Amino acid sequence: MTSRRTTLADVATAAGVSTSTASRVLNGGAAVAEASAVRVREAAATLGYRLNPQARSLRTGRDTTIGLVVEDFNIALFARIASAVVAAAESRGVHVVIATSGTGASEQRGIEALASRNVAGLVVVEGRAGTAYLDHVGHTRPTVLVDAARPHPSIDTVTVDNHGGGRQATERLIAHGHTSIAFVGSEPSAKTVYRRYEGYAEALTAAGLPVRPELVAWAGLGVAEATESLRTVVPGWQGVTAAFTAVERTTAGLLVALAEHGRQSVEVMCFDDMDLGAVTVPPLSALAQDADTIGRCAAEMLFERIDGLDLPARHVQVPLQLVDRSTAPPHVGRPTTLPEPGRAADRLTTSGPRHPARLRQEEG
Amino acid sequence: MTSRRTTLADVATAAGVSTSTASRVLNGGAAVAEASAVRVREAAATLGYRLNPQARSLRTGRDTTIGLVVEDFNIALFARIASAVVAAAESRGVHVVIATSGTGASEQRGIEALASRNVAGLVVVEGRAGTAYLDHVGHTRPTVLVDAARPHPSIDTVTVDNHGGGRQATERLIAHGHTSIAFVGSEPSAKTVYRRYEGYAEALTAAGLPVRPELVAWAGLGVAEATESLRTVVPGWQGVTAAFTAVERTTAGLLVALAEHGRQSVEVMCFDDMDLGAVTVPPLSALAQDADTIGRCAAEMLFERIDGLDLPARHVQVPLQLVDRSTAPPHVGRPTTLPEPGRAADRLTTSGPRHPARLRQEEG
DNA sequence: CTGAAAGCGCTTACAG
DNA sequence: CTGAAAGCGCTTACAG
Repeated sequence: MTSRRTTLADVATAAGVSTSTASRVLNGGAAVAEASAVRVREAAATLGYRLNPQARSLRTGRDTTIGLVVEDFNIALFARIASAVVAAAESRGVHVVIATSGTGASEQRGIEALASRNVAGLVVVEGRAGTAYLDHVGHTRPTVLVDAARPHPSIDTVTVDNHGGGRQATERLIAHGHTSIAFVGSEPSAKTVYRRYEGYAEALTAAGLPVRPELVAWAGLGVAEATESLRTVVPGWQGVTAAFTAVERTTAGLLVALAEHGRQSVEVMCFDDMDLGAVTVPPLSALAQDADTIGRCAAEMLFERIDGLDLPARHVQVPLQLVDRSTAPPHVGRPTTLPEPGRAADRLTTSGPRHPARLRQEEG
Repeated sequence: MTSRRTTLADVATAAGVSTSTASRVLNGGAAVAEASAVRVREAAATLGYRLNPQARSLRTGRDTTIGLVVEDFNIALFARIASAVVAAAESRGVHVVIATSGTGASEQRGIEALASRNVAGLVVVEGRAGTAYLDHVGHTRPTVLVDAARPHPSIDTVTVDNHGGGRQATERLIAHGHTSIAFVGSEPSAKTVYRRYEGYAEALTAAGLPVRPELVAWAGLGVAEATESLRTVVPGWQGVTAAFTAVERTTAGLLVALAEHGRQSVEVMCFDDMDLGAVTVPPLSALAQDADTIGRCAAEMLFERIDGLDLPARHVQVPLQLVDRSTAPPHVGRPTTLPEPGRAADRLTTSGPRHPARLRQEEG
């Protein structure tokens, strides 16, 4: 539509030097006479020159763009993580190309979509693909795996303690005097969710309580689907006084089902905090994932790899925050790392112990 | 790390033809002997060839990648729109590069970040930048503006009827017998929100009710900030029996403030639906934006432009859905285009009249 | 129907 | 300190 963009050759001509020299000036590094340098910079400014990253990438074989593979943006946590990754990339002047795999689908397709461009690295949120496949990708270019169920032997990961979180949530409910506690998840094949389930079961067992299969509901991935499923399950939960929802998207459905059966006195604790959790019936206590930190960590670790860091796989575990909105316990103060819960949390929040982010080195 | 990727030259060599011929086969179009074509395709398959989009882009001056500029992914509506845009792009084999501008910031920075690569087109979600600037961008390359406050004279837009929505929400509250209705927004400078405010005011006036400034709260952009602000405002709302929150992120804060002052009987209607809205106190009625349709429309309109459609600016208005969760009105059935509200909506939802998407042609 | 050649915008040894 | 030249992987007139 408008005229051709200005190119390095234009700048060089305007400055009266060769493109080689212009390139050296603009990229820094090699020694250039100050007089030439000044003329080049002036010309670049006047002409509004911006280098063409694709051309550079083609020539050098390196690309500064990174790829971000996300299962589904509609999952609030993933959107928040993506947001943090993009922000971190931008502050480094790096572009982010996105691919999605679709809820519950393997990220393999998304990764392949990005593999055709030579992105500098990959952040992969959600690890459903087979280990063999990830091995391949992880060795092809710098990669960081986020929300993996467990550390990958040879790829950097940013995780959360799903098992410990499940256990902590359940222990809290037990501490509140509950002995009949239901579990709600999406699908047992979702590995992070299954680890939360294991934590739930472990807490029960440790307290001498039975793990009763009829109190464990796998409600599916969709919001509508979960609601439907929980409607039929809740009536069977006769002695139940508390529930742990291990997946954010099932929580609304559980509350609807509870309301329909007049069971609003059930105490509910869920994985992932929601702004509205303070004003639902029942109120929602939560183990909050710090999406900001997760995303920022992932981006930073990736950049270190891109910059050439040559170390065995590193694994960072971002701490969870317990937000207790049950009416029983006293107020203990607002945790500072809580993802913006609104001041409502001031009165309603109890924070669990804080674990500093743990960085383990493994022998790759 | 591993060996060089296979290139078109590799394929050509393996097939015993020139790169010209290989290129013709793989791109279709030009006539090629069937025998050669077969050999090329086989070679490509065997070697796992994938073309390098950057190289093609450099050569042709065209790029299939599109840019997506979003104010902030943490805003649920924007994340859902982005999701739909990405999905539409993927189904066309097109990559999406993302830039964010940060909450409340102009998208100008984000656009500039993408301008250095020659993306085929741009979807810009949120229109804070000056018209002059957008004019420039919109004439440089195909662009679609989403969530603009009003149709842009010369750029394709996908909007929602903010004014009508504000009016409709308020009218519904008036129909329920309310005469003292508060308004909650973020900032008057947020143009879409201001249009909702105008609709609110218009509905009041049309009903012979006064627009009372002390019932209009501009609570700011952040969740925490809004809560804090509403805490101080709500006590002054003595006769108020209903409220319209024009911004999703202010809603949690309003409910917290209402709860703290024992005002849970206030009827609340908000812009943008939330899954938990069915189980809050008070329950949340909503004007739901159909993020899926918005995103898909934007992507499709952009592709039409990229494919060379040469028409004056087009403007699509995606209809809003009224979700009435107040206890008063009878059940009328679930609107089919509602963005997955969960089956909870079955019992709690009343849908307003449906307007088919309107496509207006303007003389750009 | 096919290939040799030029060129997209850049970087980088290589000579000077 | 500087420029001419080659080349990254592709496409596309141009000849044949």
